[in-house]
Order: sequence, then structure tokens, then C-alpha cells
Amino acid sequence: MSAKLPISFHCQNADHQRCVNDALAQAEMLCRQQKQRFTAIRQRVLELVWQQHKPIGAYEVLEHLQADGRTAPPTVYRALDFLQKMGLVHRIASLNAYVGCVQPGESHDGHFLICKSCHALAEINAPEINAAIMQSASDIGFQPVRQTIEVMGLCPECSG
Amino acid sequence: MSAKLPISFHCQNADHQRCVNDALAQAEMLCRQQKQRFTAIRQRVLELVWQQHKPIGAYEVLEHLQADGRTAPPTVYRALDFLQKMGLVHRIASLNAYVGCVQPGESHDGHFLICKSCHALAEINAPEINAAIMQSASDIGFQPVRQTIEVMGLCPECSG
DNA sequence: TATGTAATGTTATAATATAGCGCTTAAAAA
DNA sequence: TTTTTAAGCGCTATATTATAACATTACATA
Repeated sequence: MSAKLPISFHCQNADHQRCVNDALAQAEMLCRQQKQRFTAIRQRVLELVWQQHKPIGAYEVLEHLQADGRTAPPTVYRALDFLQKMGLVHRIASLNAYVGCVQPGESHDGHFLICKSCHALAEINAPEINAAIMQSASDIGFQPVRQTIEVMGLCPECSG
Repeated sequence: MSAKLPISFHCQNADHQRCVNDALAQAEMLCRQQKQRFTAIRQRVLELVWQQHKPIGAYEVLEHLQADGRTAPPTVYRALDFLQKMGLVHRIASLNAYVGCVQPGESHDGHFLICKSCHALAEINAPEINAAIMQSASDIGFQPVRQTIEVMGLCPECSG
């Protein structure tokens, strides 16, 4: 057994805004540490990503930004690329969408469980999955570099 | 230890056309069994997918089809959708591309190792990966339905 | 052959993502 | 502080991936 992240599909804080604020504060700290600029746009995009418990599409982010004034797609993609490089958000390949990373601090690949009913997403930290992949890969001489691990199914609330 | 598929990144037949022909023959049999029509377009698309050892994009398939006469995107996507439903090809979400399935016969999700250098792909059959995912999921009450497991890295030939 | 259904043709458009270039602004150097 | 430099962003255009909608064709079978 290994240490696991506290996992949940839905926010446990009564006030999700607190999650958002925490994420923003942590991001600011990380950017400062790594001498990266946490610009207004980057903050706003990260905030938008965190404001939902489910993956958000780039063009959905764009729509929100456009409420504050004209914005074009490259602006959104640049911000998302930056946030990914900083390990602050993950891209979900099977959905073409983005989620906030629950364990920021270093760029890494996540393992995701995604509810096909309510679209909630949980990022899990499962060393056994990594171990199984590493083992299978090394069996045939393959050197893993990045992973895309996305499992669709039903979350506890929707399967009940 | 479990039974594993014969895995390789590159074809072991001297003549890859044999792989292609085998795949086509098996597909024809499966379609017959399930009373599905293995039309000329479906055959041709499956052939094109199999003719490479790496994932092929829908529009790349389209280009090849257009050499034989005018064809539009929906035709390609329909054929690919059909082949996916039949379990004859897999879609690789992280690449927006398609590969032939090495163990057709029922629709299923594959586990993929993809070389980021030569783009070769291996479909592996690793029950340990499934087990690890199932365990992690059931720990938090999640019921998996579909998986996207794609590992990028270096194949034996490219890492040597 | 007549008939219903599945498959395909065709046009248009939606959805996702990036190239390229010039301006602005923040950070670093002088 | 001023200058220099590079990063970030605005903006236009366009590439890439995918689907909607409806007409037509071809197949299975009654």
C-alpha cells in the first residue's frame, strides 16, 4: 500500500471557491519559485479551469474570456500550454479538454477516472498502475516517457 | 505471468503484405459471422490502416482513397467508425489516428506503446495494467467502462 | 420485381488547434 | 534611471480533425 492522494470526484469544501483560491495561490507560489510570470491571463485561465469539477474545453475557456473583452484562440492555447508545462493543468486527450492538477509542483502525467454520466473527473495517484506499465514496457525493451491514462466509467454517485 | 500476445513494433514477416492480407481475411470472416457488410470501402480503409506499422490519420486515409476517385471525409470516418465497432481498428486519442487491432474478434480497448521517434506502435496485452486500474478504481467506487492507455516513449530500436 | 434498410455520395460547417507577425510590457543589464 | 532584451499578447489567417443533414445508390429479402 502506498500513500494516496485525497481523492474525490466532487469538492469536499462547502465552498468550491476555496479550492479555486487555493489553486491560484499555489500556482502563484510555484511560478514565483520558478521565475515564471503568472500573468493576468494565465491566472484567469487557471481560475476558469478550476471553477468546474470537470474538464473544460479550450473554446469554452475562450468564451468566458471574451466576456471580459475580445480574445482569440491563440491566447487561450498559449495560457493552457504554459499551465501544462508548469504542471498546473492536465490535458485530457480523449476529451480535448483540460483540468486543474491536484498535485502541482512538477510537470507530470496524471491518471484519470472520468464519469461518463456527470463528467466529473478524479485524478488518481496509483503507483501500481505505473509499475504495471513500466513492467510491461520493459518486458519488450520499451522506454516510457509520457503516459495517457484515462478511464471512462461511472463515479460512485452516478452508479448508485 | 500471463499469456502475452506476440508483440513487436515492426513486422516480423519478411513481407508485410502478408500481415495485411491476414488482417483482411480475418476481418472478412468476422464480418460474415456477425452479418455485417465488409464493403469495398471498409476493406480498403482497413488495408490502408494495416499497411503501416504506425497510426494513420483519417485525412491521410482520405488522401489515399482519393487516388482511386473522389471521396469525402464522412466516408472515411464512417468506415473507421465501423471498423472500430467491429474491433478491427483502434483509435489512438493522443494522436488522432488509427491502427489495426492485433487481436480482433470483439470490440475492446487496447494498451499501446508508441515510439516518439519512429512512431511505431505496439499493442500490448497486459492484464496487470488492467488489474491495477480496476483496483484503483474500485478503491474509490468507480466503475470503469472504457480505457485510454497510451504510453509514448522509445522503442527498442530507437533507444539503442 | 418490389420494398425497406443500410451504405455511400455530397455539401456544408462545426470544433479543435496552430502559424506568423507586429506591438506592448516586464525584467534584466547597463 | 535608462536602455536593452526577451517574453507575452493581440490579431489575422489558416490548418487540422470531425460531424450534420439530406440525397442517392445498392443490397437483402419478401
